[in-house]
Amino acid sequence: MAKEYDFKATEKKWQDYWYNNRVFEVSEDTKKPKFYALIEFPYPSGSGLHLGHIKAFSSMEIIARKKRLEGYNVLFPIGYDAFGLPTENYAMRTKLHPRQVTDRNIEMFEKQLKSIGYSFCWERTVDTTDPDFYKWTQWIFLKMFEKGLAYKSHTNVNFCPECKVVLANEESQGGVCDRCGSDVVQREKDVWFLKIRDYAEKLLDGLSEVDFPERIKIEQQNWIGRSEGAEITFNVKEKNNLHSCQLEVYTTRPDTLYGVTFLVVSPEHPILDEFAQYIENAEEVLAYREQARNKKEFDRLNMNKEKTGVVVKGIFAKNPVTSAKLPIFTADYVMLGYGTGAIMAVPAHDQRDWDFAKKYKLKIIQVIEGGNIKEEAYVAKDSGRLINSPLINGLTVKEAIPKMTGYLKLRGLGGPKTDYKMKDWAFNRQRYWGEPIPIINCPHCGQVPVPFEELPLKLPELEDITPTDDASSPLSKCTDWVSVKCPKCGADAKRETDTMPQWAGSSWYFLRYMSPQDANFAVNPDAYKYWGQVDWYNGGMEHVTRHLIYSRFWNRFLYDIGVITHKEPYARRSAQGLILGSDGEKMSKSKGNTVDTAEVLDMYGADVLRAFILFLGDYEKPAPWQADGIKGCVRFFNRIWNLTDLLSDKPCDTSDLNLDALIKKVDDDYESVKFNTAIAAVMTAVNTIYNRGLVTLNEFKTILLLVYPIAPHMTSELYHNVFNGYIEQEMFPQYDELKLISDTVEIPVQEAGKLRGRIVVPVDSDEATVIKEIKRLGIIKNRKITKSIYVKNRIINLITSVDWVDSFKDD
RNA sequence: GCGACCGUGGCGGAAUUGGCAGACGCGCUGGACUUAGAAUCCAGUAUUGACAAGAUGUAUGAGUUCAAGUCUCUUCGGUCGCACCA
Repeated sequence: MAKEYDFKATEKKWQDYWYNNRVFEVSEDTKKPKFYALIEFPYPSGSGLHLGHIKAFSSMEIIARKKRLEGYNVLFPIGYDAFGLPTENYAMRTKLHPRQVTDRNIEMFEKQLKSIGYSFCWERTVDTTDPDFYKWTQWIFLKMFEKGLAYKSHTNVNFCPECKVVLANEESQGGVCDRCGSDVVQREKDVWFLKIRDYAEKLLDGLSEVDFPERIKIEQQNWIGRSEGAEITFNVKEKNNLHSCQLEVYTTRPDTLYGVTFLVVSPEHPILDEFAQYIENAEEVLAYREQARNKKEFDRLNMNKEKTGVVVKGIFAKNPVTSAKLPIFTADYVMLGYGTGAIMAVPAHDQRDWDFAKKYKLKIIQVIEGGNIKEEAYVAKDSGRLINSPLINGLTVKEAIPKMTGYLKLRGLGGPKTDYKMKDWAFNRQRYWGEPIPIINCPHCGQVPVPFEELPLKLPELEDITPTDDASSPLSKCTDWVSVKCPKCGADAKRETDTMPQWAGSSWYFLRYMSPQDANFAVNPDAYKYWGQVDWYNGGMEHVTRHLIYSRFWNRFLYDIGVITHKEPYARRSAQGLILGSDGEKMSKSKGNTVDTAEVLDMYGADVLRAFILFLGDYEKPAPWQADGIKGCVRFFNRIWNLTDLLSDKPCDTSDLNLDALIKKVDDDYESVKFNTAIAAVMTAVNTIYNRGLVTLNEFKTILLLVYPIAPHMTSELYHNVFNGYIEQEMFPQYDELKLISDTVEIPVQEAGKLRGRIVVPVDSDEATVIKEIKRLGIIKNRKITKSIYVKNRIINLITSVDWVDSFKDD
């Protein structure tokens, strides 16, 4: 009987061995193929590693360990996305410096990650809050500024009164703050933006050359939200012709231009200011604007709500094709941020316009055949026919759209226009713990970049880092730091006091891993030439519309300015599903359904924890935690541990276990993120061996190597005990294609689709042989086979009829 | 409202992509070894049936097919994303 497996001692022993001997540290080695496996680096929060981290990291851990056994030079780095609000808030509460908090948390994370046995390249660890790192974050920002992609603009922004920061669109979905859940309010502010919209088309195109799950591509496409339409120019006049100007509207349905009966502009629309002195009910209009501004975004977006609006008296618009006079409304169902902030309303064919027209008793003109516009708007399909539209009568919608757009363009009344839902990226926070934006505001020269040589522009030491109520950055309190001479003209100037948002560092960290210490380049060109693109990136679905888009954007920008040579940062991306509480709900402290990682680790060890998390179910789908189920993995590993008792050099019959098929199954499953079925396959093999009672040395070694990526501690120990070497110096098992097929095959016999029995025949047997065997075994009695469908080596299905002669013969 | 995904035993989940439904694991039942068992091993475990032949069975109802968990349509239920996007 083998000695008890002491997981605590064994795991400690191998972790010490790996980390002290730099087993996973790598350098560029052109003699070996490279493989870059990446996980989303963690935010080093005070609560430490949770099960989700372990699930997220374990997939790439398995791939990294496997690829090394396959002869790849594997870059599998780790780092910390350490700027951010939780650290800052905690620091304020405890009167510690965020630096101290961050360092302490990073230290804790490193210890915890090492206790799981991850094979990270520890010497390449990056920390986004390290000035040597954020020097290059600032450098990239300045490059964007240089190219006109970073600009400051005075606008209405989403503001969280609780966190006291401006939020990006991505962070205020549903009108609530992404982080604290408070209602977001609108505020006017000077805000830095990155022109991600300029990259909308490139970000869409890039999706076709990467291997991402379809759902991720779709989410990104929806987020970018490309729509093809037209911009149409309407003339707007004061009723006595005292003032006029042009108003652009955006529409995807220029074919319905004859059906326009009014225009609607968003309450913030500048045309209301343009005509301010002529608007007869200016007070009412301004009051409405004020009301819309103060409305919580959530209410404004709640579309069950009845539509409201105000007619703008004293001005009207002219339909460019009919010259009809159109009233102008302002209503909050039109958003300033999308299109032109103004629409042409076609109540006959748009439900929102229809609702509005009904409420305010406006004209409804049908221009496409069909539906019943007295009851509801008729949203026509491509094949609908135009009516009441002299220029395009009789055409289908599909034909009418380009014709109308072309007509408008010819007359200078508009033309085709592509629009995107994605807005420019609000790129600043009014908080301390972030990268300072390296810009100097000079009274003479305007915005002047901090010279490259002066980077990193370090965060100044600051006694009080609390944000101010007027929503300006705590850095503004640090007057020594703020006051500076303009690098251009030498005049007294002031530093930008806003910091970058948390997403900045993570937008390019994967490049820094390639040459983390390089003092001259964000990414060293030689290192980049070798490591290049990330081969496989695993992360969460929650980052698909933020981090994943932002980092693709930065990567593409760096490509455009010649810093790097791959358009896309990640060749392949996978996404783990959440681990839910045992009640099937999302884990949360308030629900009390969380699992203490340290406790599980202490009770069962790292190998079991890693294996069980992957065994829970489909890796890419959410799965509830099953506290009892972990025993299955404990037993499985104990059985592997005790296989040494069954080791034998005597020849034994191994025909019950097709080792080549097992290798192929596990290999394929690892590569396609199906860890649960890979583990199940090895479990089956181990069960088979136990039933047999003996295991060959070759089988034993193969099983160790197959399980090694998941359970490296135990398999290292077993390998060392039995083979006297280091398992990581072995090769991953290879399978022989020829041995995947045995000489005989079992074929199910169906009668009209119902299973009647099974026969064993030589591989590739023809139909006659199979039927002969079926008759020999008497599987089909008393019936005559009238038809048979035979799929070679798979199945045979017989259609039969009762045949008395046959039945007598059989008797 | 739009988009994507999903619904399989007591539970988590498998199913070579149209070809033996329920792999593997938990739990449960019985047995073995034990003073003992939360250890370990063996056997059984979808439902129904004389625990025999068989019949039924993948949310629902229809359809395609020699053959449907898998494809098409219907209804119901759930998860996620976007959302007055013009």
